[in-house]
Amino acid sequence: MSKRQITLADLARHLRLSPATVSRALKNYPDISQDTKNRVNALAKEWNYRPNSIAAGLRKRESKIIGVIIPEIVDHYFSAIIKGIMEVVYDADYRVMLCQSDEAYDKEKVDAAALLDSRVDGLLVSIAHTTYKFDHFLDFLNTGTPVVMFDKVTDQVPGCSRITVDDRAGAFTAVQHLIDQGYRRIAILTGPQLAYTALKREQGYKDALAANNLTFDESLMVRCMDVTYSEGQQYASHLLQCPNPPDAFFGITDNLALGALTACKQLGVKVPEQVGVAGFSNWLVGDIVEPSLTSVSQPGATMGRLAANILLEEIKSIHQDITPAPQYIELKTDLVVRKSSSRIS
Amino acid sequence: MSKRQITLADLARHLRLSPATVSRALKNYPDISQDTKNRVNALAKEWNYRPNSIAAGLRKRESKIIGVIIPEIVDHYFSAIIKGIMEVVYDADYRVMLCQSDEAYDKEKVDAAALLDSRVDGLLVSIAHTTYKFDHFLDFLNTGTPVVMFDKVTDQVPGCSRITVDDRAGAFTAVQHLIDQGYRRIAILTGPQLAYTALKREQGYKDALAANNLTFDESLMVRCMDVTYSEGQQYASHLLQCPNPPDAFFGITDNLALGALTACKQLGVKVPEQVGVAGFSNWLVGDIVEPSLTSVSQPGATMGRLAANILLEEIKSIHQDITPAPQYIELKTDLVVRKSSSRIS
DNA sequence: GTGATAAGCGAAAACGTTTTCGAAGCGAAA
DNA sequence: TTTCGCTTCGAAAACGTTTTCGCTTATCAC
Repeated sequence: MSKRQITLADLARHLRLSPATVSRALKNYPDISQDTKNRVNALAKEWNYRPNSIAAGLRKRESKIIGVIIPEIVDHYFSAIIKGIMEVVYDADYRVMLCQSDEAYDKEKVDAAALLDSRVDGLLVSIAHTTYKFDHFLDFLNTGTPVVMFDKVTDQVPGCSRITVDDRAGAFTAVQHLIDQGYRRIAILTGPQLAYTALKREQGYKDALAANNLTFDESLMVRCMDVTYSEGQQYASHLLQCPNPPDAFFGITDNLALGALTACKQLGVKVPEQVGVAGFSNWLVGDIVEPSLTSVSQPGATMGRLAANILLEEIKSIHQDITPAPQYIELKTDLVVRKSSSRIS
Repeated sequence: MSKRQITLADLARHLRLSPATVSRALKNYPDISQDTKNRVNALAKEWNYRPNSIAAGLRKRESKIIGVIIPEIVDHYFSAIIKGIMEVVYDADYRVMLCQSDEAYDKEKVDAAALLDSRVDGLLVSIAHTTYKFDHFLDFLNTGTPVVMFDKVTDQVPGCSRITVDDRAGAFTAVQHLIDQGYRRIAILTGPQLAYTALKREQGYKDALAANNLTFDESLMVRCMDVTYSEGQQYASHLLQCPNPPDAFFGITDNLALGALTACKQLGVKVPEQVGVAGFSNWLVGDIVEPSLTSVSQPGATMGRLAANILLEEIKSIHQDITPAPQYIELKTDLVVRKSSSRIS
């Protein structure tokens, strides 16, 4: 049933030309007569010739594919990044091969190997938070395949560009905003210690406290292992019922902040009057929930576009046999102030 | 800089074997001695040999890639579907090449062509709502590449499997539920007329009314062109301030239903006491919002897994030179009842 | 000693391009 | 006439696998 596709040789035979000439005619090479080009193009169109990019890829030693590995696809932020990536990558006539690590090191490793075997021309990756070794990325660089990391990055892979969001500054402004609104005992709902972004947001939190001469209270910092909505709810609820409860919550994720928000509502604590809440990510949800959630917005699509552009640049460099200098870029965040933290009008 | 990867020939040379033998040893063919296999595997591991799947693909005339085209990736439902697809596809040792049509026919067409040129072994597609011609899918079938459509499908492509959600039944049960809860003037916030799913959900709405001897009131049906949250809010707000306002809203999308929910809150209308609200999709948000939103849940990941499994089956069939019989599957939805419609305890 | 069988391996073609090198033809300059 | 240069094209080698076919050699039955 699988009828063979038309090949260059088929066209060549029928036109009494060589495959080489047909190839060059289709690619509009200068040393083919216009007449021949016309004949070739006409027949190619009539027979609906489609070039086999696998064969071309083998010969040219490039696949025109870039690999993308992300921890989780069902996520507003990551899918926005992917969208950004696809925008620029497709304009440059590359395709995207997508993998999802599920935050698991092992999966990430086999995905990377599979992409390498597919001879992708470059890799865009946001690393899983369980990843502790990075050899699988070195394999790319060793074979001249550039790697650009975005969002969840590491400095353990020398020579590889990184593009992140300034998590520390984002957290800082959010907490500073809470302080400006008069909140003083600000709790932080954070994530597992090995998550890079979690640590940076914690740092922003601590820096903001220090900048305002507030002492860091260990008991106001709780680590949520899965960073889920219900975790946020439980821990916030617990904190609120302690003897010396916090008067604000900073969730390093909107999930956690939203959990804190409902915990407040369930306990009859008024937001923002008694307790303020701020999150991180600026989901669509933040605008819908009541009271609406103050949150740090991260530029997902922008990050995706930027990462893709850098990768394409690096691919181009390598084609010209020059090793690209790695770029380290930090994107600014925006604090979107909404009701959950607006005590002062 | 781009150091060449190790090839079969490299291994063969060093082991004084032929590439053929090395290939067979690595693939564990029976007519290679165990001793040779051991030597080959040892060297392959030592030299970190990685098979070039482009070359293999060319020779075997298969890419081990399946193409996926969706209208929009930044969407909870679609990204869940993709996740489901990737689960089964990667277990079967295929990769996923992802495209996004942006709901545009032209983009869909070039994406399809690009995937065909990449010689994907199969195509999974959810068609854009502006697509009115389907020749670009016929190109796949004509070359023996199976196509499976999911969610947004068409019957204009003969021989291609379809897997959808029973939108009509889903809407029916949601509206029936509202009626059971005592609501009588049920408004529907629906989408553009050319959206297939919108029409089917409208039908479910009408059927439910008819089944309960309620007359369909044209004025209670509003078409939202972009199906956004704010559209839902505006139209619901407008309806509520009409002389004979509805006592319930059925949004064919959670976005619209959530908009209706806030419209009610803004106007001081009590939900669910005075007005009931139900949506469609069962986002995570529905559980967080206050009151929580009753919604029809669509099995995104299940649909993805199913579509992928069917496609893989069809690929297998074609390998055995038998044309697979197209399958038409409709998945059931689940009504998740929450507070926004629970008037009767 | 002959023939059959099987185990283990290699030669070479094939997959469909692209690219290097050069050749043929032709007109023009010398 | 030779030489040079230009245009236009072809032969053939790559790219790295897989697969077909067949060749050894050894073993075994007769």
